[in-house]
Amino acid sequence: MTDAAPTLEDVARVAGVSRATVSRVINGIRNVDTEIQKIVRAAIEQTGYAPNRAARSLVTRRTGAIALVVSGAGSPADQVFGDPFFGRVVSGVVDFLRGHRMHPLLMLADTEDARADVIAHLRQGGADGALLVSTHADDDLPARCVRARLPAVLFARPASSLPISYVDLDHRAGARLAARRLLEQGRKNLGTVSGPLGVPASRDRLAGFRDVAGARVPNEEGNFTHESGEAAMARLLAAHSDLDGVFVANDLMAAGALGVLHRAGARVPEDVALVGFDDSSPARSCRPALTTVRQPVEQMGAEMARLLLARIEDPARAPTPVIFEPALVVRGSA
Amino acid sequence: MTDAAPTLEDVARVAGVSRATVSRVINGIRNVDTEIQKIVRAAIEQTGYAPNRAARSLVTRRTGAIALVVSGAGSPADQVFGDPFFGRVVSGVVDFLRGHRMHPLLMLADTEDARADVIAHLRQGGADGALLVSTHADDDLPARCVRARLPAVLFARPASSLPISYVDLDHRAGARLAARRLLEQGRKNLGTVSGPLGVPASRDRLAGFRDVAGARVPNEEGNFTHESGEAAMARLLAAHSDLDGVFVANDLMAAGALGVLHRAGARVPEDVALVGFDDSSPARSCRPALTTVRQPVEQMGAEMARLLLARIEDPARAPTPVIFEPALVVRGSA
DNA sequence: GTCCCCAGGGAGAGCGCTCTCCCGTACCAT
DNA sequence: ATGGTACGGGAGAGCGCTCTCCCTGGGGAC
Repeated sequence: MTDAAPTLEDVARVAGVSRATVSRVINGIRNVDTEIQKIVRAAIEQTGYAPNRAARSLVTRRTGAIALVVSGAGSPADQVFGDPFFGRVVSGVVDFLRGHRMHPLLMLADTEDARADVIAHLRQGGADGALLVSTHADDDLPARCVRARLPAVLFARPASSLPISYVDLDHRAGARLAARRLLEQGRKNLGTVSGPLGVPASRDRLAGFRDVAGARVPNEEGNFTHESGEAAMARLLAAHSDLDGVFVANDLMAAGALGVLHRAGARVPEDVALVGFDDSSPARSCRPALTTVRQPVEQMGAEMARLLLARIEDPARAPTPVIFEPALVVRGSA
Repeated sequence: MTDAAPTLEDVARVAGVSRATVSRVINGIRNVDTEIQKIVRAAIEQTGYAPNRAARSLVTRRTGAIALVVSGAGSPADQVFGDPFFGRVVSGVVDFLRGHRMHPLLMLADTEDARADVIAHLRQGGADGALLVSTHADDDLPARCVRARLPAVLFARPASSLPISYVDLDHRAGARLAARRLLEQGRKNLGTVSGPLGVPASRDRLAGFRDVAGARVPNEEGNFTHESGEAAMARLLAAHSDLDGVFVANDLMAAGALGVLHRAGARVPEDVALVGFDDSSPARSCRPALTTVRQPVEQMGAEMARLLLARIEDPARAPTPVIFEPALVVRGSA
């Protein structure tokens, strides 16, 4: 037994056929005699043959990998991967891809260098396409993908219109659900903590909440982290001590808000009702558990992967947005 | 402008040199005249050339990707990627790899098919090596990697001895820190919630705790999820109502335990002191925040990547275990 | 019997790169 | 002048696969 890995040639020799025939058997194309198929499979078994992926890619121009890119300026790795929201996206993507024998390549695009690296990687055929999850509105990676004609699908509508597929949630409708819940619970003095207002989703959630709760409802801006939720809630409370209902634009911030309310001596939901957004794991583990607006993130991740694969299959495919519907999940906090 | 991507040949023609010279400029090897370098770079710029990764891989036998595998029987995607612990590992790995122009390929190995796929992928040269994070003790993937001579590094010591590098924590020492903290706080009636006892780390933590707290300290077994922490704490409380100090083997379960104690009317830390393990994000966002044993997971992830790259560089390299030291982080719960 | 067709299989041309040879030239010491 | 020795650069052989083209032979239609 030599050290070099067996090649098609070796298998062909053992089976007494040509390289082409072995290739046909492996890829299951054209009509190959059943008897010969058996012989070839036995030869593959015997030699321990494994097709060389690089060689195959070279001719098929497919790698079987797609880039899963977390994009946006300055998002440190620990913050991104620590976010349960991102975990859910990954989960949906992986679940879908595995059924198609493809795998995601994790890339962080938090600096200009890193973004250039992502584009280069795709142009070099390091992946067949990209799934982009932007953390900031001014991210230019989607536009660069479009310009370079690289197959890509976004999570969330791009800030400026772009011929590219994306999945998104009807954030505005979701926020309206939250507002209605608070009003139904008899809350009169409402407030809200929004996400960063540069992000369309944040603006939509704020707008939706105000659609129902009134345009002058006070808001404090956070950035979707636990800490920013605490800070924003503290500011809100300082300015409006009579608050009895708050909508916080994601669960992580809502968990932070919960702590601030508790320390301020306000009981939830008795004194202040709280509604979050996302229905991510912190919502379930909080005390009280959060009433929240569910976003089917896993499904959205899977759909994103589906759209990308379709686009890779047919490059002429027209860009499609897919919008998901939110749902209210009632738990203890409101 | 044609549709086909420019190749080395094209660049060479434009620059008026040979393919080999362009290759040298790109890879920065051997001495190429500065003037010619400039010309070549200009030609690259002009043609918009991007080297084809598959072609390069075919001859270098390197892909620039490594597999990041979450292994073990039946770990649904959402459970794995939702776990903040795994997010920290990923974060450390990504952070280290990016400095080396490598990227992790995310793979889930929760079924026999998926495990076979991982091995096949590696044997086909789809990745240069593997980082294995096992969720179960009886995972056979490490052994299969060793058998196939595939470069691999584990997170956590393998259940049975294997010639393979791994990173781990001194769990026993960590659990001793927890026990000492509880004793120092004057707690007399201790109990503990362990992880699944099939996992070496869980056994070590239990053993370490009992080293200090006494061999007969009651334990209830969980499986590291929030829910299992609730259930285990409830059992513990039912059997030992006089408990005043509890060590829970990870923060996620500790957060669950906290909720159970709260509902049982026990104040933390006044009535019952609680110490967690990991120092993951839930520890900070709990109310009260958890006193816990810190595991430098990001560093461990980075070290794992470092070991793997070293092994890939030098296949003859001897397997090395790297053990990290835990540290007590004091917060509100004990 | 002749013709045609088609299934089954081989030959061989690439895919785009790296890297080993090899050759020419300039520069040093002898 | 002569040998030695770098260094700069070209030629060309693969890396291992897919896929088109072509050849062969057997069977059906006429």
